[in-house]
Amino acid sequence: MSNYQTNIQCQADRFKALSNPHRLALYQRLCTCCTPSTACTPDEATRFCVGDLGEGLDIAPSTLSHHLKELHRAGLIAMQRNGKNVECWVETDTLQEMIGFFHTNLTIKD
Amino acid sequence: MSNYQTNIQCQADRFKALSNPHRLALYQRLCTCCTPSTACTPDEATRFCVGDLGEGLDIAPSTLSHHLKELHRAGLIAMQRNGKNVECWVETDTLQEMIGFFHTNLTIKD
DNA sequence: CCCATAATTCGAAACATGTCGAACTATCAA
DNA sequence: TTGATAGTTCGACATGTTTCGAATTATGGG
Repeated sequence: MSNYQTNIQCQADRFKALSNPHRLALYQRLCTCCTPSTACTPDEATRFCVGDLGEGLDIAPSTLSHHLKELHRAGLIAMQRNGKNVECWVETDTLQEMIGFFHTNLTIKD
Repeated sequence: MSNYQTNIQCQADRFKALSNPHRLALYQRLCTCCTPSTACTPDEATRFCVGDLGEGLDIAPSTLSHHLKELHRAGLIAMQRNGKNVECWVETDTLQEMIGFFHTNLTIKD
C-alpha cells in the first residue's frame, strides 16, 4: 500500500474514533486540561481514571472500556495502570497531527 | 437536548463523515485548493464535478454519489448543479469550525 | 424528440459498530 | 486470605455502514 493511502487510512481511523458522541465527549474531557486561553506542556495534560472519565455519560462500564480502547487504538489517548485505577490522558503528538491535517490542506484568507 | 450535547453530536457527525478513507480522500481533494503555503479566499475554493472528483478511486458511481451525499449532509461540502454536471466545493466555514474545535480545547506549549 | 452523458435513488448483501450483562482479572486493605 | 473496588473480556443482539448493479432522473446536443 502506498504511503499516501497509509496516511489516509491512519487519519480516517482517527476520525472514526472521534465519530461517536460518547467517545468524542470522553476525548474532549481529556483535552480540556487547561483553563481556557492558557497553555500547558504535554506532561501537564489532565489525567482521569477510567471511572471518573465516564461519569455522567450513562454507559455501562464495559461500554466505557470499549470506547477508551478505541481511542487508544487510534493513538488519540494514552493509558497506564496506577494501582487500582487506570489513568488516561490525551496523546498530544496525535492531537498536533490532527490540527496539522487541516492546516496543510487549506489556508484561508481572513 | 442540551446545547452541549447538540454540539458534540454535530461535531461527531462531521468526524463520522471523514472516517471513511474514500470520503476523506474526496474531501482532501477538495481542500487542496491552493498550492501549498499560499492562501485563498473562500470563493476561490476548487470546484470539482462529481465524476472528476471520484477519478482514480475505483468506486462505482452510486457509491461515489452516496459518499458525497454524506459529506454534504455533514455540512463539509457544498454541491450545485451546473448543466449536466454537479459541482462540489469545500464549505470553508465548517472547515474553520473543525480547526477551531481542536484549538479551543487544548493549547500546547512549544 | 431522441440519445448520450452525468448523477441519483433503490434494494440487497456483506460487514462493522454500539450496547449490555455476565464472567473474569488486577489491585489493595483489613 | 478474603472481600471490595476498578477495569476488561466475551458473547449476543440490534442497528448502521459500505458497496454494488439496475433502474431512474436531469440536462444539453443533434
